[in-house]
Amino acid sequence: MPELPEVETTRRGIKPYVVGERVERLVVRNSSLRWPVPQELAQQIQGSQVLELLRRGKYLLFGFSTGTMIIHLGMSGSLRIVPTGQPAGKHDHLDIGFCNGQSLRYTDPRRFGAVLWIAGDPLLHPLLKSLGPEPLSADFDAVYLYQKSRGRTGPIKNFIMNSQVVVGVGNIYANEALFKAGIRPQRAAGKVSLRRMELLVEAIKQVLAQAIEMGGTTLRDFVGGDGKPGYFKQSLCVYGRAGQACVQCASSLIESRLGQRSSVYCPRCQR
DNA sequence: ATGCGGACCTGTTAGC
DNA sequence: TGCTAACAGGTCCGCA
Repeated sequence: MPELPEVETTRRGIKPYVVGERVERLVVRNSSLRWPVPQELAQQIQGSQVLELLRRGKYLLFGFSTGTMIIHLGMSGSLRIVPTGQPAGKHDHLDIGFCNGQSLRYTDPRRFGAVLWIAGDPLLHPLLKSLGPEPLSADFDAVYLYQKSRGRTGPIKNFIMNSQVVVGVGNIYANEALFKAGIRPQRAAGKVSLRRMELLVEAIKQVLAQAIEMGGTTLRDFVGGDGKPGYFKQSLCVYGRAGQACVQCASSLIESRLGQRSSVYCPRCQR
């Protein structure tokens, strides 16, 4: 589920139920996520109030007065508000129970996600400190991307999916943005012109912003209960459409693999 | 420094 | 219908 728009949608969805609430009890049913859930997390957050809920890349930052709980949803993670005491399913690995009788429940079948704790500035955490700019911020522009890419021989798709270059561009939106920009995924990053980087930056911003907007429409469902998103499906131009007709020129879309991820592109519109 | 492949783990789907 | 293999929204790590 979680690309950046999903994470942002999650943040907006749970924020009203979380910020200002005091943690009564942390329940960890399965600590073995990507990294073990820190032993000290319970004592750090129990009795404390969530002061803010921020996002950096795909990391959610729960600010307490003594530090920050960092949550990453990995490939299959999700967060929901449930009544405290609601029976836990197989993959409901942890609950943060608030004094108001509601709990924030972390679910993650594949357990690629993470729940971490850092005292002090979360942006100094090893996982966060060398992240690239936020894609929707003014820091992320064509000149930056162009300069950063000079000398890079790897595919442009891998380049924009590299979180040290820019955060939050996952496989789906990398494919979509490259299509909108008319750039072939396997083209060497260092060989993309400034002019085309402008198109690419605009495409990334547009595609992410639009997805967040559409995610917003599912907010109510999401917090309310089952929350299976499907919002982006209808507006995808290339992802998941290999062999089908290009929406612009009707050529048959081609699928290839870069790294171990599937890439879909139009052989005519993307060069 | 950069780039690549492997690893983590489970559920769903495609194919025989 | 049932079994097996391939694949899935992420990203860290070790090695060349």
